[in-house]
Amino acid sequence: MSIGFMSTETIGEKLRHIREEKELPLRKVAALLDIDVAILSKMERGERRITKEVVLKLANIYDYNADDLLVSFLSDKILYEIQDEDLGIEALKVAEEKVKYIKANRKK
Amino acid sequence: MSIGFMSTETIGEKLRHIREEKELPLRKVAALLDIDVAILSKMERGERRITKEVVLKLANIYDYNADDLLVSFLSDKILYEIQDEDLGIEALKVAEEKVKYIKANRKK
DNA sequence: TCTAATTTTGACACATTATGTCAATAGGGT
DNA sequence: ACCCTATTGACATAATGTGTCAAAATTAGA
Repeated sequence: MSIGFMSTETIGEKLRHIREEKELPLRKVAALLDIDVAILSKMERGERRITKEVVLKLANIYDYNADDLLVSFLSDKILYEIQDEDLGIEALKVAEEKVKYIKANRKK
Repeated sequence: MSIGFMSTETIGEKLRHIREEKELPLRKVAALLDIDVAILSKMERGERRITKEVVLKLANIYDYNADDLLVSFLSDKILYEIQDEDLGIEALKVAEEKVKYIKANRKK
């Protein structure tokens, strides 16, 4: 595995990998985001929550596919809700049904 | 639809329907749960968060399938994270992959 | 309608958690 | 040693969640 990242990495790990690929120091990225270096460091290591806004800004800064990052971001949040739950998979499937139902009936 | 509940109802709505079927007043159920009536009322209407513990206790009180309630409870939490997100479905699928990966590698 | 039971609403104090800022510390490379 | 980078922890403050209570609204029954 030289290029590409594991699918099980967190959004934080993913963002760190991308930043390292670009060889950008936290200092510079944090400045572009207008946040403290400490916060960005903690976000990459999962110690602080990442917001959707930061994810989108980083997609711009890194010139990286925004949808890809957003999916990683959202799936992380989902995973957090069902971690260690035996019924996690079942809950995911029910949630998917609900989303589809809502989407199908939204336009009415 | 006379018997059975819609799959898109929230856990709160589901719990209310079950309670109404049993013709139990909030007052009695709240007493069994040892919580304030106001809180239970708000939980059923989605104004206050329901905890896993309350869900399990209610499964006992109502003699209702606990797994069914838990799945409804968890899928609600998942849905909350991806509501209004265009990439919700995609995120759900990625989350499912991650869960399966984690499960498969947990025993090592 | 009147009454009682049930439910809802809102306000409040309190606890818990999240967030931003900063400085000290640690680590790597030259 | 130095410099650059990253991490850690402490702190104050903000935001959010929780329990309690009483008043208001709703419902059901006589």
